[in-house]
Amino acid sequence: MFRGNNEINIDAKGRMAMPSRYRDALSNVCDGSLVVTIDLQDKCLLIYPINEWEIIEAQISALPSFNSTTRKLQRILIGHAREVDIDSNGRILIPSELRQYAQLEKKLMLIGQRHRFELWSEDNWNEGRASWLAETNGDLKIPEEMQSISL
Amino acid sequence: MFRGNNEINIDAKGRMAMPSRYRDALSNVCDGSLVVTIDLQDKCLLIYPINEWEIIEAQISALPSFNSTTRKLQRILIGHAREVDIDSNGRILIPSELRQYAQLEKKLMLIGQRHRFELWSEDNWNEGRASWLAETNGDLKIPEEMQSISL
DNA sequence: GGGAGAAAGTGGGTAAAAGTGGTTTATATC
DNA sequence: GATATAAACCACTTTTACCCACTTTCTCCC
Repeated sequence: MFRGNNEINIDAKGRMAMPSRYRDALSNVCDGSLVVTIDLQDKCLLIYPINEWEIIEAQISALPSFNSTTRKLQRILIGHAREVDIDSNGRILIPSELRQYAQLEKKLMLIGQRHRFELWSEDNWNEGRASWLAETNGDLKIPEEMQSISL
Repeated sequence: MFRGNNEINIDAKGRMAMPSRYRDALSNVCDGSLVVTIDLQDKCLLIYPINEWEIIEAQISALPSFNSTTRKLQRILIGHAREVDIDSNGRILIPSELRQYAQLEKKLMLIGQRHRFELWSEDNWNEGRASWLAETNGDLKIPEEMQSISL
């Protein structure tokens, strides 16, 4: 589905144009309805087609209510999820709370990650990328699940 | 159903505007009748559509009366529950005892959690969120139920 | 390689909706 | 009966969604 990284500008009102190459797929699969939420580990946002998101949300919300770890997860993921629609110009409005969280100001980077996107401020992205590349040059600890993958 | 975080102001009388994007759903599902109660673990309030609440209330009150834990549960949850209605301006009045309990003064955060909401003072919410995020960055003990979820 | 046309991206204005503050009327409490 | 609290109502301010128009980039064809 979605792949690649895209430099995008956000305007003064917090709108960003979804790259046109994704629009057909998005209007087919979810009629332009997306869900934006925050990432657990990094200061970036996650963007899902609504149908994909609802599967995840259902799984998360089914987790036990009296377990403090699962409640944290519910609060972070569901508690920050906002539905946004692609407008007639192919843009979406990123809610200001989420913009603040991910430190989005002018220049963004939208990263295709198969069934979802990640949205970064360009600065945070470049910083992160540099450090990941540095790490993979050294001795990267490969988890067991990955041992069988052949690139 | 409900998701996302919403910055909300509460006025001098203790009224808060329910974000308009939830109002249609609320008027359909429960005709604007909500139940507010306190949370078991955190200094926040829980808000349910009345129909959802009644299911939960029935479950809780069916628990054995001679078990001290379940009686605590009944006293906390049912014992603090208050019915509130959405007025013609889309606002609800948070009873003052509950306002005090959750330390709600000016700025609130309303968090959608699927079939219910959580209502926090903005300060408490930000504090909590920062610590949860810090934890998820470290080694989070992932409960077994969660292992299979792929975000 | 250059130009025309189309598509994509950008910026802003406006009407309608949402949010806010306050006043009056009703209800309850002491 | 007096005071306090809550509900209903009304009016004003702010924000947002929607629309339109302009600029830039891309693509295709000559």
